[in-house]
Amino acid sequence: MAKLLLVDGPAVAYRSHYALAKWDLTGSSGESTAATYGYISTLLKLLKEQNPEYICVAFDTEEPTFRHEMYEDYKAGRAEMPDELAGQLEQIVDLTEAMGIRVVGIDGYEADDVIGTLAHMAGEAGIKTVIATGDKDMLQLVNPATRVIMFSGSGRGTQIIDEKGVIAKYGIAPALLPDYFALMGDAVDNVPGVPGIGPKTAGVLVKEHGGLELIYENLDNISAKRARTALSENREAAFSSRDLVRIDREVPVGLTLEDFKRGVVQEDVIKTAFIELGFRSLLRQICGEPDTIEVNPEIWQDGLLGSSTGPIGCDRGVGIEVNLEGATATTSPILGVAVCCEGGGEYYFPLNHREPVNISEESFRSAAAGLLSDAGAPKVVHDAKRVRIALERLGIETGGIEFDTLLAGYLLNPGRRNIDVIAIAAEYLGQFLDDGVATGSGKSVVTLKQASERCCASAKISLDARAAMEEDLKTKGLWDLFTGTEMPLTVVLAGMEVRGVKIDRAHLDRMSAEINKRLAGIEKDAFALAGREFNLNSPKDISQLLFDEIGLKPRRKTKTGFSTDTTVLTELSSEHELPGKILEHRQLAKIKSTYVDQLLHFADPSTDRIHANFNQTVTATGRLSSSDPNLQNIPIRSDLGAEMRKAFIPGRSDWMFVSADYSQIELRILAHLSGDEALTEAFSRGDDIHTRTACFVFKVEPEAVTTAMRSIAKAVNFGIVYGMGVQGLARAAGLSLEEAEGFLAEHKRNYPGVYSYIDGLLKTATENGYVETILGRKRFLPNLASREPSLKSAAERMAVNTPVQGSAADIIKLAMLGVCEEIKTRQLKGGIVIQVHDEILIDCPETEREQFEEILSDRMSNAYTLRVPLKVDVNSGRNWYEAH
DNA sequence: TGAGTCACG
DNA sequence: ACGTACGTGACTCAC
Repeated sequence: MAKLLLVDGPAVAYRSHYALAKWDLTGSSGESTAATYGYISTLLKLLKEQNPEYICVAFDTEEPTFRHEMYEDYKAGRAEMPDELAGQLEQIVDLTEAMGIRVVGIDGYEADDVIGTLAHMAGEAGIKTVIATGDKDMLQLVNPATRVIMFSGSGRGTQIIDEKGVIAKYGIAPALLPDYFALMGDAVDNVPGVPGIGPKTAGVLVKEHGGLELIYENLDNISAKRARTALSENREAAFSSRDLVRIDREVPVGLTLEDFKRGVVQEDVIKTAFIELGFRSLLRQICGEPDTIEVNPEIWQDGLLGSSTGPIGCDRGVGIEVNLEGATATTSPILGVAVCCEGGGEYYFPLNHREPVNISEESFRSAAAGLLSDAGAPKVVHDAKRVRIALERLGIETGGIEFDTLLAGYLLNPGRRNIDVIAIAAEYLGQFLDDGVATGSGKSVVTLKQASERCCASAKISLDARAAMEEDLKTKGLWDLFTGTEMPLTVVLAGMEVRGVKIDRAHLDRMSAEINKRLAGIEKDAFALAGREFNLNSPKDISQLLFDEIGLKPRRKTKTGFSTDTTVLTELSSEHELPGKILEHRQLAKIKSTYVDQLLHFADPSTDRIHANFNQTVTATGRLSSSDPNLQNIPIRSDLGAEMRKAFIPGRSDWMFVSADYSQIELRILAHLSGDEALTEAFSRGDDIHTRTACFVFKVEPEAVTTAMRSIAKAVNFGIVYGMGVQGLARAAGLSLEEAEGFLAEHKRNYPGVYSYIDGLLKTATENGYVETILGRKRFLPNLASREPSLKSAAERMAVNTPVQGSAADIIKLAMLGVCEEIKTRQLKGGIVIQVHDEILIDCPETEREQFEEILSDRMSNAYTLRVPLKVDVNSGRNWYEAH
């Protein structure tokens, strides 16, 4: 029997848009392609599974429908279709037609009605129908010849529902569903229904009596009083709701079934479009080549086999994944390791599962260490740093990791969040997988078999995605950055995390006690001043106290109330004693909870070392970030900050810290990028750049520059790097608007090259849709083309700042590689323990101190040749404060 | 989970 | 009229 597939176009498009939005899929010019990708991919899947002779995709049109005429509030209150999705609709329709599929949209009717009509036509012609939709209302069309493929809510799953299925789900025959839904009403479509009647009552009524007519005929026999009253008072609403819900089966489509025969795929059209959109894997699918991820269902046995039949080998690519119980590579239990060989052979080595099936680390090593440590065997992983660290804990120094799909995904779009293997599989392999295919943190409620399958699937995804990602990196000019800097850096970062940095527990304990004492004192004073107790941690409470009760004048508003931040409280402290106490309390509380307690919590109890994360794939500019705990924002500016830094100490009693930081690296980069003469000269001469700028804007000799003048000049200099406006400068430097304007004008006169550079940068950036750093790192800024002024100027500031901040990140990354290279050749024991954007901290034996001072100075200042020198300050000491 | 606040470069 | 520069992470409160 022939088959007709009817696809609810809007439903598929909407669902794809929302399901894939988080993956941030974009085409070659940065436009969102999520909805199109998901739609096409769904369509292909349906074609493959259903293989229908006839097919139609129905869409709504923009005209109001008969339902709107009938009931003006129909679908009122429903949010407009998101712009991103609306912008893809035309393309979706065109691609559908190019795939040889008829698209139908009839003015005055919804896609549902077109589908209802065609299903009806097919039934008359003795043809089976399958309807793909996410709308439960469509279930009314189900009959012996018509089934519905229902997309379930959040997950990727679908269910096929036939008559039995409808009855199982609602206890009601499909034909009576409109009556049932009419009674219930529908908030989404704004179908009124009968107020007070929900799914339960509606179900009982329809089951007992049948349709609306019969229910109203038997109104007197309805025992529940509330339902009876509700029904009799809303008779009209009930019937008109049914008219809204009921799908029209007699739409004048003006076509016959033969018009829906699958047509010829216009391969050239599809090819051009898919390449433009970046749909590589879909292209393969549509040309008839199946593209599936096959996970060996017996993988678990393979694991045992692999461990008992001697070393595994592979003469092609190898995908590796480690299954960690938690998120921390340095400490989370390693549940198992998956190894996937190109061309066949998947192994899962269970090491720490709860089930009594684990193999010993020794057996694992004898089976896998040879292959994993062989630098000649090319490997692909997702998150090389994590895999390196975990395998190192198992006694394996991994060799030959050539490709990291996480890192590749990051470089291809550093603005993007959540680059997990699921996203990689979707984007590069056309595979939509359950959330369960986890890289690191497996959910606890998975069976061993599932865990091993997922881990292997992850290894295989990386392996399979490599070729396409590599091509992308090369096309976008990111290949050198990837292979020359970012991939090697995974080794350096893994080393830092494994080594960790030691803290002085006793020092922190003392600080904690001291701070507690002072907090208690301040609290007492504050309560006395306030005349009552209040929550010193609650901005809301503080606002009420200061502004409502004491009557101080609020300075600024936030979204939810009056601001109580440092600036405000500092101003207020001249009028009342309390704000000062609150400020003091805030500072102490912050230091204690965020730093003192946090560091103690993260320190390994047996070594007193902190193994923080240094994330390589988080920032939009290319910087590293640090977390759990964040070691890049340890206080330094206040006295208490100094105490904090003293808590960071070398790993052994005869070791030292050596620290080196770049002086004014961002402004030097600005000089390099812009080629501005005055700026370049100033740096080449070794001038203090802020003093130099002060000379310009205040028109005085260097000797006459005061501290205040220099600090204003400093704000101006930094402001440029941040893409500042006049207001920004005024605020940052505490100037009036006129003063700020004056300084800015003077700055512009003296550093004209900077401004012409920015002009040119913004022009090309807007044309390209991205900006780049000295190593070719790219950041995409689609909002440069926005019509919304605030979005546009925000994007412009990012465009100005990113090449500067990102190039600094490039340079310090090169420096870290250089330092580690030197460590290796000289076989030194010391190593990098912390990086803070322009600073590298080394922990080393005292005997290596001089060597490291020289290495840092040399490798950092020569990391990259700019048209101005890179100045580096080096210091050493017995703690981080001393070394700074 | 988001907002407010604050630590760093 | 606007609560203001770029890039992060983490705590606390309140919903």
